[in-house]
Amino acid sequence: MIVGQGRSNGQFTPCDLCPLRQRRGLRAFTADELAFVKEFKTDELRVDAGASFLREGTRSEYLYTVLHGWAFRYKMLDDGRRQILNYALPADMLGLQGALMREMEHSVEALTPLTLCVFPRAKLWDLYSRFPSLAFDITWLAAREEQLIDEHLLSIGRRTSLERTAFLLLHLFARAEESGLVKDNAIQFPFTQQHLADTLGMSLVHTNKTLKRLMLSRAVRWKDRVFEVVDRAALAEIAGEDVAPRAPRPFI
Amino acid sequence: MIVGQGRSNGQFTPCDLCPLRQRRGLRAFTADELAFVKEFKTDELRVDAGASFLREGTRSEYLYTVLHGWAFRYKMLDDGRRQILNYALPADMLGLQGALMREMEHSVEALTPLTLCVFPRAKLWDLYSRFPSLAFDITWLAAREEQLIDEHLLSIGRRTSLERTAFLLLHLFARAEESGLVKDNAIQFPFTQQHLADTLGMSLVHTNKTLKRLMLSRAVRWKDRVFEVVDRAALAEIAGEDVAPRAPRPFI
DNA sequence: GCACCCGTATGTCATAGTTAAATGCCGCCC
DNA sequence: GGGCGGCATTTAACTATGACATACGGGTGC
Repeated sequence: MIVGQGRSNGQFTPCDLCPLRQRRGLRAFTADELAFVKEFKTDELRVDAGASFLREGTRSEYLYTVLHGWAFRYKMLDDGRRQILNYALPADMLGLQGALMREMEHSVEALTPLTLCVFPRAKLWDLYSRFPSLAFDITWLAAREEQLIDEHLLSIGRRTSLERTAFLLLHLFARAEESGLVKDNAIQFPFTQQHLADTLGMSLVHTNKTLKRLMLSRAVRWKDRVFEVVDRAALAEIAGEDVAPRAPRPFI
Repeated sequence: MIVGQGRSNGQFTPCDLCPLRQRRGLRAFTADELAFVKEFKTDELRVDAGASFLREGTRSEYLYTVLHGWAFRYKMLDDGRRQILNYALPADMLGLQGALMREMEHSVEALTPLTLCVFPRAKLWDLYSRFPSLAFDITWLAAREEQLIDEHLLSIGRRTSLERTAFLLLHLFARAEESGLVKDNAIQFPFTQQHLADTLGMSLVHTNKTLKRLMLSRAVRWKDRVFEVVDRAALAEIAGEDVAPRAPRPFI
């Protein structure tokens, strides 16, 4: 395996025993589709937290689905300025751009220890030829990612720092909830304030101050690394809108 | 036709006589693909400048390709704050998110008088089943749009206002060049400073001042509504990077 | 136990960016 | 041709945010 600093983890989750299968909200496969996806997946990769396993400017031979853990997509400027584009949670797909195009135009880093299902781009044509439903799902996933980035761009471009901070936390909370990572309205988020800053397009210091203001609102509590949504309506009010429940979605 | 304020324009460009076909850089169709696309296109729509023919929150029954003119995708906040997400030029696809999902999550407005090829979402499954190459192209177009938005988010999040203004103008200029809209390094862009401001995530006034600073750099000239790139290398220097030539791309 | 490192927090000052208001230009109508 | 209205562009005053410097707390390794 030649993918960044990741390595095969010697454990392989068969697709029919995939824990993601049990999740409500994810489209079920037909038997034929499942059989194909089992064949499509050639490996399982474990990546250390902090490792960038997809690099801007490189060619990606694989498509990935997150099985466990969190990752984030990011772009750098020459002088080290970084913009985090989006986070990937279990069931999210990574590397599609690189699989379709000449080279990756963003990088992907593991935020936590990460387990990825590995799909070779060389088999993508097979998938498109034999399973239009899966091809449709891949397009759907790309369109969804675009929607998330559109929303994010609206935040960075037009919301105040407090609004956008509230919105991002609400959004990530909702997605973690969907992934079954939330208990009693609380979660230990794996990202630092610097990650938040780089996602919000703000400086670290200003992010810290904005978080403090948010905490003073009593909508959230963030103590001992545990983030708790105390009053979701109040948080949504600050954000300017709530995050709508997502319709059932595909994954591969 | 029930699409916003647009209307059928009584003129119909057959796909085999499509002017976009003559453009270098766009993938050619096989005879079979062309025959299918002729059938896929059911109408041609002309939209007045300023009309929003796709609205956030509505369901979109169609997919569109821009034949003539410029449009832009945008999202609004409740209080009227607007973020322009991206511009669409000839050969660009619009409405894919709405065609795939329950409803549109952004709106699309014609910047100039616009001519659109109309493709019904109801036939999308047919396309995916019979023409995996076209299905692949649609996914490619979605991924490309995502790339453009990623780049844009990097700009808004991390570049200074001067850098991001330079970058956006360079980017739009390069795309207009690809569309054959540029002559002698000059073009009459159809957008106002307010459009630029809403794209850059800046206020109108700050945009104006930033443009003035850019004009002082002598990299560009903008007089009598004609935008001219005088020194492309200097403009790219201010932007922080040049816009790479695009690989051949599909369109439908 | 101590030192170091990383993440979080705070105060001060500077400046990039916004708001409010003014000016310029163009098109339309009388 | 002149006046008016609307839109685009510009200027001056004010504020949200960035940058710098520093402090504090907790965890890890020696």
